[in-house]
Amino acid sequence: MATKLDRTPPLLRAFALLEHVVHADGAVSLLELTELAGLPKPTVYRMLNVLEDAGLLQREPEGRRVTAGPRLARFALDALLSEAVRAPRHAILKRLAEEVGETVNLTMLDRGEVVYLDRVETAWPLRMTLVPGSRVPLHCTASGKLLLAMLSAVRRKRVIAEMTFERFTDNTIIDAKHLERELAAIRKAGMATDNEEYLAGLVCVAAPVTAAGRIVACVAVHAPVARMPLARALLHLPALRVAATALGKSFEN
Amino acid sequence: MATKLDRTPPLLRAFALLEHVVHADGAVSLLELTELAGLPKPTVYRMLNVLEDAGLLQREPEGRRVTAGPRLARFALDALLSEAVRAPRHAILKRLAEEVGETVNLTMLDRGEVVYLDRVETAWPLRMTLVPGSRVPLHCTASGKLLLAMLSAVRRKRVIAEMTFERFTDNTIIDAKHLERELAAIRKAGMATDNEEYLAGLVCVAAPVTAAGRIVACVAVHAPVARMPLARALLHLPALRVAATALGKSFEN
DNA sequence: TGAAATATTTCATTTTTCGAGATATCGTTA
DNA sequence: TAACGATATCTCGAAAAATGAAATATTTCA
Repeated sequence: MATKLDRTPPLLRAFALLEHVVHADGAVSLLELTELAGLPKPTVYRMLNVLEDAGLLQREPEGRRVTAGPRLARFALDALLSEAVRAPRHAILKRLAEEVGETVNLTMLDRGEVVYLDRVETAWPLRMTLVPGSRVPLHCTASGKLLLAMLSAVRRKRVIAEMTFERFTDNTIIDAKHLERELAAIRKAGMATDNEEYLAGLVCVAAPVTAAGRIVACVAVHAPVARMPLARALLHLPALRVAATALGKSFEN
Repeated sequence: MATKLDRTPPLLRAFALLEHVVHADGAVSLLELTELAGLPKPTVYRMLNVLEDAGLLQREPEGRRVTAGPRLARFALDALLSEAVRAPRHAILKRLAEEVGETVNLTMLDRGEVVYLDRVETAWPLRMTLVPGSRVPLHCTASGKLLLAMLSAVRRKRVIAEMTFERFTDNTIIDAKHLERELAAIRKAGMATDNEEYLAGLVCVAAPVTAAGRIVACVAVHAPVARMPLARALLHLPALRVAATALGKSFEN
């Protein structure tokens, strides 16, 4: 968890510092934070003062180390409560993961990339190892191709025009023409696969999530090809579709 | 709580935006945020993108509105579990534990499970399988059933629809119909019990913690049935309620 | 008392933000 | 399908803020 803040956008540096403080569970000294953050002492020093003035951090009685402040506590409570709204969605994924016995995830299209909304891993049920905000390319993932296929022709053209077809494996689709053909097939099938196109040895099957008549997201299962060859993965399609329907409902209202 | 960010140090603006997002009920649009924050549109726009790239915020699939993201959820839990944030509540719990002479704990709902924020044991040193942060199911615990009972009908239905009723003991409730009946009774009573439904030989009584008019958490006492039969456990309800009130206030401040 | 560790201040430089206005896009209605 | 209003996104020069090396002050502890 030694996230250096060097490369963090300045806007987020203050927040990242807070993350370090709460993650440390207990009081932290300026020097420790300096090290954790990988920033020069005066920089951290100034930030701490600002955060303290704002009530986000508190100094320990002895004055040296800092801990979470009242405003931070309040914020955390609000955040957790607001997150609870999403519990049903997560539960749907969890049940799907149990049923198919493999990792499942929920994705959407955002600014020309696939972004992970949520994910449930079966191997490690209680910990979400989803790298926060992780994004994957469109052209080499089941979700990406499916989301792309379901766009209107106009938008699809626009997105494809902006794409760079980076090659990840031997199976990666690396030109627009080939991709268009694939997308047509996907539209016809109403689902998409990733046959080791992004990571060698990993296959994936994705089904569309519809809300209010539009494809808004995508639910997918993936696994090592050794454990789940594509043919077997396809058998999970019915379960995926059931979950997709439930998820779609959860997005309406 | 409509803090204008005009006068906020730039370092904290991003954080203040996050505060607005989690404090709002549900997803927020760019325009709403612009208004809440009192900042020009392009400014908020840029900040949202940075926050989203960082995984702190997420776009809602249907539109362009924004809610808390996975990294923020994780941060919130870390914060609530951090020493300094727990302290004020911990004192209240400790007093309660001394009064009733049994183990007490404070829980919240997170991702469709009960998560322990804190616990105080009187009889035995902290030899716990249930440290703060650990999770237990909803359908077989006093806290879980209480938190579930207090959800809005819509959300409750959704959560229940996706639940898997794992059986832990002979008394575990294992079907939705039965659970619904129990939840109705719980709502009427304003409290819930666990009559050896999770661990054989262990009973529990839970009362709701209300802050700013909503149920935010749950305080409970539990003990071996041999030492404290359910009838006796119920006698602790008044003490639980007093503690619950104090806890609620401590969340508001 | 002195030395080591830690905290704070200074200040010229660099980076980042700022925000008005222009433009693009979306969803809807004629 | 066309056109409209609402909303989102981009552009760019000016202004503000953060930066961090080095110097200085304070605390801690032997």
